[in-house]
Amino acid sequence: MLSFVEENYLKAIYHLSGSGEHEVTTNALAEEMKTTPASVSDMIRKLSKKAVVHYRKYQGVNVSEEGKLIALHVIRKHRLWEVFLVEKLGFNWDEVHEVAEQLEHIKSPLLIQRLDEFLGFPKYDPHGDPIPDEHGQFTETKKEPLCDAPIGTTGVVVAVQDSGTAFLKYLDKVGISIGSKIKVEDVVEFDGSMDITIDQKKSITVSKTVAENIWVA
Amino acid sequence: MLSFVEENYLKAIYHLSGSGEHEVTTNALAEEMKTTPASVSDMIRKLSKKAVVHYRKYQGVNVSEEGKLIALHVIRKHRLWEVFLVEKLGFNWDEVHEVAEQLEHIKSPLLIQRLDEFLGFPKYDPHGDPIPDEHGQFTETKKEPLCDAPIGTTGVVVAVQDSGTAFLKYLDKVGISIGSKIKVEDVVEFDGSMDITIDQKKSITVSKTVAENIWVA
DNA sequence: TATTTTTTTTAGACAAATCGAAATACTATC
DNA sequence: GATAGTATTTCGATTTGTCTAAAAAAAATA
Repeated sequence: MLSFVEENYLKAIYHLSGSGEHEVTTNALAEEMKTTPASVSDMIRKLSKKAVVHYRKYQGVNVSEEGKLIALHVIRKHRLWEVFLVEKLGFNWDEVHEVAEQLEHIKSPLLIQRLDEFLGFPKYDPHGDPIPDEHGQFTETKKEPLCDAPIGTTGVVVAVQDSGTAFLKYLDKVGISIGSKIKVEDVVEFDGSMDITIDQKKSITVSKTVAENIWVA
Repeated sequence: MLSFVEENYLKAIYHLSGSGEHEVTTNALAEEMKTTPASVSDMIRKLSKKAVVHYRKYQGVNVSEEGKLIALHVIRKHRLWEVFLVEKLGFNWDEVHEVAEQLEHIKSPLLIQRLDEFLGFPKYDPHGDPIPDEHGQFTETKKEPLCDAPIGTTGVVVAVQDSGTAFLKYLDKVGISIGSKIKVEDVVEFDGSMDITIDQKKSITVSKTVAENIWVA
């Protein structure tokens, strides 16, 4: 049984490794966890002994098969709770992350099974991210960052990259949410900012940074 | 901000002190928390330094005014989550305690406010225990243990003393739940066991121990 | 290739929560 | 009131997760 803290490390490694695709450096992990490289080094040693990560000194770390499943299970819980908070308790999508960070560590398989059922077996969380099933399986829809969409194309917002409060509040302000139809009217070559039309009504300009954090399909 | 563990100690002291009425001994607390008197002694010192308990060496411990409010707040969260688990997720009343023990430590005032609203501001949990409001206030209904009810009287089950799985499973088996009408038909003087009729239908005999754990009004 | 810089690891220390063993205080009994 | 017995506290020691400072390895640069 992993501790609260160990689960968070595992989740961060899974995330930074691109779902287990490549190794993660100690420094990157330290930054993500807001701690020191020394602490990370210690923790990796522990996780390695528990066989939930693969690790060779100085060579970076990645999740093992077992660790990947644990990480996906925590992510499943996190996203189900987010759906609950938004759909049932009326939370705004920018208010759910911190609370879900706590709720995701509750240990009760029955609870998650019943919650999933109560929510109608949702496939995506409020930010458009897929919810893994109890075996860690999920269907990734084809999607691309808005910044890669050529002029003239129209897409539907399916997810956001950054789930931070600031970014989500901005999206609320300009009227973009999951499901919004976005047409790329123009791209400014100088700074990569884009003129877009939202739901065939409102036209605005978004910075390249914003466009990089919106996924469309 | 109190830790998870400190909150549990405070809750146990509040409970064992009869809602703050009298002092609690170190040994009693150690038994309740399933730990050693040495650990309890250490923890009490810590809680005392944080001014959430009143403590004089060798003289027992009790919650302070501030500690009482914190304990009541944790109890509020515990009981609201129990209502959620039973009413919304279809848990049986004997399955909720352990999960609620975890959920009660989630820190988010907004979450509890919204949960309370979502549940329709319930006044009692699935075991009939009152749910304190955000100021620690609750209305205690007049009630007495079934074992004190004289022959011939009829009462309604309003709560249970023991919330353990074994006892609740027994009540399920014999058909007693919150709201059941119970008529005391006879009391066996030898061992205090009682012959009762449930909801004017089923007649059974319950031991004195069982009768002590059922509250009627 | 040698040297500097950066990254990573190790070593020692700390706070939180726990425990067993030993010391101390209270209480009951004679 | 002395003493035996119980309850309580104190004293290290341990585990988990963290940190700073120092050492070691890898990478970059000259």
